[in-house]
Amino acid sequence: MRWTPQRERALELLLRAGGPVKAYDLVATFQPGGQTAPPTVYRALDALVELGLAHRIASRNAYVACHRHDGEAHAASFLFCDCCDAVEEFEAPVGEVMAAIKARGGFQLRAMTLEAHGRCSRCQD
Amino acid sequence: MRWTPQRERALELLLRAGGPVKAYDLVATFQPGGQTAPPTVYRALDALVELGLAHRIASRNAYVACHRHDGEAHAASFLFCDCCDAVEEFEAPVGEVMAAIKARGGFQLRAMTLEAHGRCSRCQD
DNA sequence: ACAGTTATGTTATAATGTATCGCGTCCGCA
DNA sequence: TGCGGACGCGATACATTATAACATAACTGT
Repeated sequence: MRWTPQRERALELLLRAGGPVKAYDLVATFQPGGQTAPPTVYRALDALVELGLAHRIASRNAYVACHRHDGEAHAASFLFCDCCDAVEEFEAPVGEVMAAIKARGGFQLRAMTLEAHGRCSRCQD
Repeated sequence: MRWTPQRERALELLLRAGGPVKAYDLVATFQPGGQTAPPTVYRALDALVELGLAHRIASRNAYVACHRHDGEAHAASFLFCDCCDAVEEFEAPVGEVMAAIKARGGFQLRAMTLEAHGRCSRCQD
């Protein structure tokens, strides 16, 4: 797995956004002057996810830079407000869950995503 | 929220499948003799999810009937094999996680989905 | 009956994601 | 240093997934 300008560019855009970004937003902004084909962006994003530098937020069709830099496998956990579309990352205590998966045997865990949906404090009217 | 033939039909198909089903598979099989427009199916599925009778598996663009019939809010948890595409539902111990969300305050939890990716026992070669 | 809400049908289109093929580039190795 | 294989990128076309918008129908409470 190599480190390339495309991947650096994708990561740069994710970091600058500071939150979830849709693939086609990246497609639009990837090249300052022109158009980039979707496969280019998707490949870069897939690589970042593979490298552990970003997460895919499946329920939003979006990507976000990973805020942890220790390279350790961890659960990406998010709180979604179904009302105002806010997304907040948080550190979920998934020790029990990991233990349960290990205990059931036969499954080699690679990555875990936790998505909690509800209402943020501002939307509880 | 009413109980309607469309929603019953959708749930019936999900239950019969016994596993994740894609929306457009339902579109194809919804009406035995003819064609159903996508919005009809998506609306029925959205309603089932809203009613807690089904879950959406975001990372697979699929839906699955909820196997719990107590109507209690719970975490839908799945193990995905990235190699052979098998999906297994399991009961994740998310007590700690729920507690952590409650402890941080200001977020009213409605539903939680946990997706674990890795390799199933058959694919560890 | 009436008014308001909820559900459905229909058409078209938007948004998201991939297959494929060809070419270039990098890397290890003899 | 030349070769071979793996990896990465560009480009085109296409497949898949999901929704907007609008009109009509059905249910619900009063």
